[in-house]
Amino acid sequence: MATMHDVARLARVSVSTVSYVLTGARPISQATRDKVLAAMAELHYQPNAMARGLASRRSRILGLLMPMDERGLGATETAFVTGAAAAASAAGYHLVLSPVGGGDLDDLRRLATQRMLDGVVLMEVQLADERVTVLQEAEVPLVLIGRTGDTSELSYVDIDFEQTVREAVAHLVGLGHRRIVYVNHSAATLATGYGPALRTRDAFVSAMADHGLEPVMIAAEDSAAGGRAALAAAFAQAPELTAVLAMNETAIFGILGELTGRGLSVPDDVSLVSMVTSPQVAELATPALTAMTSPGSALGRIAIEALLRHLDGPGGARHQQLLPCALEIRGSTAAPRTRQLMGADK
Amino acid sequence: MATMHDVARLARVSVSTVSYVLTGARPISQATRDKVLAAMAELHYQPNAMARGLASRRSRILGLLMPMDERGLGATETAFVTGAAAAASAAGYHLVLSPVGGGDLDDLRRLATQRMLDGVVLMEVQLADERVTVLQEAEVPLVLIGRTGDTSELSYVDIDFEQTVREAVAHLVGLGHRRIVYVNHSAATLATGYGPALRTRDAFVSAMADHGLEPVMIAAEDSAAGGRAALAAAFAQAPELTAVLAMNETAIFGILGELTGRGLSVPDDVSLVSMVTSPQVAELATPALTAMTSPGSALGRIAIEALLRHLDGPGGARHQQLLPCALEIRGSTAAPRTRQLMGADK
DNA sequence: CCGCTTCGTCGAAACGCTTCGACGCCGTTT
DNA sequence: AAACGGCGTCGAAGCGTTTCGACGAAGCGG
Repeated sequence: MATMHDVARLARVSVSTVSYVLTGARPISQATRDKVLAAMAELHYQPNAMARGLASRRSRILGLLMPMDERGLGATETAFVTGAAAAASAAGYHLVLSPVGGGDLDDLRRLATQRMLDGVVLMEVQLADERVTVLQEAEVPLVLIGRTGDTSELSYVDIDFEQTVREAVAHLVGLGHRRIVYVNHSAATLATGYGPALRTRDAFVSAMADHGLEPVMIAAEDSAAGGRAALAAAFAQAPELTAVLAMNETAIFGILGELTGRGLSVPDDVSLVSMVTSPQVAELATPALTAMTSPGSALGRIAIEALLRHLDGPGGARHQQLLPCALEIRGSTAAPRTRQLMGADK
Repeated sequence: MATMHDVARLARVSVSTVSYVLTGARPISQATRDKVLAAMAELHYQPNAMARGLASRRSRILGLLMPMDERGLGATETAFVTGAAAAASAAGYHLVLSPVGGGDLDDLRRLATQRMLDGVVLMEVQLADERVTVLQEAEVPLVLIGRTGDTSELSYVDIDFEQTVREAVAHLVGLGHRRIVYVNHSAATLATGYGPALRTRDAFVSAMADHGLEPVMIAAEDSAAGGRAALAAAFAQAPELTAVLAMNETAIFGILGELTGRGLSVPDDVSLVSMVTSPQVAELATPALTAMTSPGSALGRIAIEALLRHLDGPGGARHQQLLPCALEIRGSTAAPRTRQLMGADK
């Protein structure tokens, strides 16, 4: 593998000149530049990332830390990743994903502290997230997807759950629904302080209150069976329900199955809205789900751009931004049957 | 950030001694080792990955290259990744995922050629895959998941599609099915030389032939709508079909929906087997799908282990291995109704 | 009791790059 | 005409490790 030395010799210039051609840190005459570029091409020169990183103290690598649980990446997360990768690539950075689970905090510390990553985007942040602490201690530039409980010090990009829930509820209420059940993630997930679950819960309560309606909420395990159980619980608590709003992308298939099993039709008997869902998943269901589509790739791009700004200007300007999900109406919502509308009107 | 120099000074030994304590490349007395370790702990010393990489010419980083299309990672791929990450971590390597799309071959070349990665696992390999060529030219140790057309030179781990299809067909035939339709990926995907699609196709033909049955195959777009269309096509070609074998994890939801829409019951009217599917996805459907479960995490582990063996012994021993999927019977398969069994028996 | 390994340690030279200070040259300014 | 300032280039000093040759101190057989 050719080194800068070889290039310099072939082009009859000094090593530093070659470096300046590459980095543009100092002006180089056109004639010299051409000689150098020709030499590089001839030797198939490729800079050695390690050496460059050691000398310049920056790796030009950004890390995207995602916990990989067995349920996999949905299309939402994938869009996020591709958006981030594109933005990083455009800025001349590489983006690497690191599947750090919750357990290996030491692994994370090692990664962060070895100066291999110029900066980090952290996904799936919990309200109290130890990983944030570890990374802050390592003094790695950091942008969160999601928020911790105390958001004051950190940069983050997140979904505007308030707004998203409000819009979803407004859609259903606008259709005439009065008795709406919200199916959230599991109680265990709520207990761990999973932000989206908590924020949507609160948002649902307040959105319903705005319409003068009473909120009904059910926690569901992240599985089809969990969805079925949740629907059963929902009918027990609110037998006259006409609409379900589901945060739990996995459970929703169970809900749908159980509904059909009970001989109820979607959307005629019960309307269904899925939150923070990708079009691809929404289309899987029959009927296709009306859903709040998450701004996946925009989220990724914005996060990376914020991170890059951190690297350049250390002038600790935090970037905090919320993006709403867009309502996409498909086949799973409609006006409730008159009988039930009457009941709600009483 | 403390350097080895600081540690050496504090422990009153030379820099090289500190290095030997860390790497174990030469024997060090217990007394000295203790002094050094104490000094490291006191200074919170962490070796600088770049410097280490530069000097030793190995980064201790393995790359997992996965094309990220918009459809996301299924639970299968995720299991694969976590298996690989665990194996790498156990060997003291980091595993990074790089979302290199098909397009950015240059990006890939840069990554490979900059000596940032000690070795690479390549996922979703096509029968003729340019990425393989690029990586071979860069002389990066390489293990494939999947196979190219010419497998002679390379190490790979892949699913044993032959065996998997045979087992799936045997299951259906054992239940009494005679008219079985195979729903593959789209014609476009087949045309790009996507190995799994091609191999399962051939395997299906031969497995059916072994039972003296006639194979019927349909290509379906990777979407629910594609699944619906495929089922319609299937009934057109084989009105008396009693079972569907689907390679297309996305389309299968459409198939299921269309079946229900036609008033047909699964599994009583039509049995459904999903190929290379994770339990999580199989459980989403109603009824839960009988499926061939892929050996996700084992695949990942084996791939990494093979790669590590390449790094140590350059004695170019190729590792080539196929793993079958396991049949997991759930609610979507049953014996065909007698009427149809009779028809097939005629 | 002498020469020979073996063990534990040291110093110094890489590794391939960036970056800083210096310097010569040429066109301006006063 | 002398002083000045930019521009383009060079040389050398790092960056924080690993690794190699060397060397003193033990330990050993003869």
